[in-house]
Amino acid sequence: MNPSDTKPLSNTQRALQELRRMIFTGELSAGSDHLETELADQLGMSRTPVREAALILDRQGLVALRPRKGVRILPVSPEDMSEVYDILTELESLAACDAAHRDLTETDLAPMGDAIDRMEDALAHHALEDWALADDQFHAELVRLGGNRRARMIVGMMSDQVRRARAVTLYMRPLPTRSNRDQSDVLDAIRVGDGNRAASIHRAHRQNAKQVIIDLLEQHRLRCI
Amino acid sequence: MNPSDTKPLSNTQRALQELRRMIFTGELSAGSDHLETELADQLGMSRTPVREAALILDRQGLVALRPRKGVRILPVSPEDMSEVYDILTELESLAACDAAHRDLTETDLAPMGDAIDRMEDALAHHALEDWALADDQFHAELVRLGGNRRARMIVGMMSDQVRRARAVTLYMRPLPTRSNRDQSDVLDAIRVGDGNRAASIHRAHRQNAKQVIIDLLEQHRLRCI
DNA sequence: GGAACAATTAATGTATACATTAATTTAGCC
DNA sequence: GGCTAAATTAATGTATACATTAATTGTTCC
Repeated sequence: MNPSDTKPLSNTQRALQELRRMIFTGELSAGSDHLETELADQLGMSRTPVREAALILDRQGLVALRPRKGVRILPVSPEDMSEVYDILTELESLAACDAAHRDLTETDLAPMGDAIDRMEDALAHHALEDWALADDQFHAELVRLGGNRRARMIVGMMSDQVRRARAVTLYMRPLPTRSNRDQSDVLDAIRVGDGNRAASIHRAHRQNAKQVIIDLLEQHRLRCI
Repeated sequence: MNPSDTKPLSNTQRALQELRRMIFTGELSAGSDHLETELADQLGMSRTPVREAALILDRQGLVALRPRKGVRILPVSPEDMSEVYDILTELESLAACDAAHRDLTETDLAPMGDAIDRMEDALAHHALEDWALADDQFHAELVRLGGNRRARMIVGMMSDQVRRARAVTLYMRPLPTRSNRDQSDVLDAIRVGDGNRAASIHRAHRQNAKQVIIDLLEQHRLRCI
């Protein structure tokens, strides 16, 4: 009845959330195997919802269900990250272009502006985790403004993998100041309706980010997490 | 032991295949609702594998699992088709570009050449279903040659929806002769390693195909199937 | 007669039980 | 002693049973 009285979400959804979280935090480390029964115990539910969640994560490419071996938390190699970034580059650039052509109001654009402000704020205070969260918000807003719901879903899936790689590399790389300028420019281009410019700036931005993270992963022989 | 002795695939996989087929053929028509129990009976298995398959199809956007209403076979509106084609355009163009840069051998390229031959053959005989199958082969080959496994999976998902729209419109539109020339040109560009040309021809091809199919769907007020 | 509330129904969401099968270990034979 | 084969184990894949809950129908009261 009261507004905070959120409807209790299903165990399958909880399992999905929890497993994702455990993968991102490294609580379930890359390359490790886990029996469905064990995970069910840890999450305090039966195998059924855990298995349903695992099936979805399998399709998403975060884990592999291997008969008799359990669910394996897949490592993310530099090659994997390359695939993920290439897809993000294409679909987010499309979104940037679409967003520019949609005659969005300032109200529509406000959350993206907010994300950029938060990124600058975080950078000024060297608060990298905050920066990462704001960066996520920016990318989420971009595909939301693009208006292609399927692209948004796909980008969401791919972003999960970026999040894992970023968790490892966040403190290894130079401050992402260039990143902020790029994203500010993308917002400007969207605001004035210049789709080609928005797309091409964003494309260059993602291609640059891809190179940075892949170099880091390769230098350190890292596979997430 | 003998080569035809294919390992019996799981019921979940069978359910996936069957449900997909039933959706494409219209045996399960767009907008219709179906109880998990009924589907399980029809497929001769229990609810569990049917439900697992339905969860996957739900994620893919082919059906919606609605509590107490059953699984709804989602109609595909012109807007949906627009989303799907935009994603295919981006990811397949990326694949065309990547394929051109990979120094593929003629052996690698043979299946794509074969697909083009089969399309021309089918066109000459006005065998539209054969043409559609060969067209599918061409697109499957394209993303295979691109080498991005995630992109291949996503394109596969999106192609399922195109297949539904095509089933409705196949006999309504002019013979796709232009299509064949485009695809031949894409193969040539890949062969000579001209990534930009391969991508831009394919992009134009998909954008054109999108307009054709969307116009047809709108003219006839169609929602698949 | 209509509206509200209660009881019943029916479908999912979840737990559990069972069957199947790959892996491992042990026993027997060479 | 080592290798092969059988038996056991253990984990998934699947079926089924059960609990939960939304919808529907019937009943009662105004």
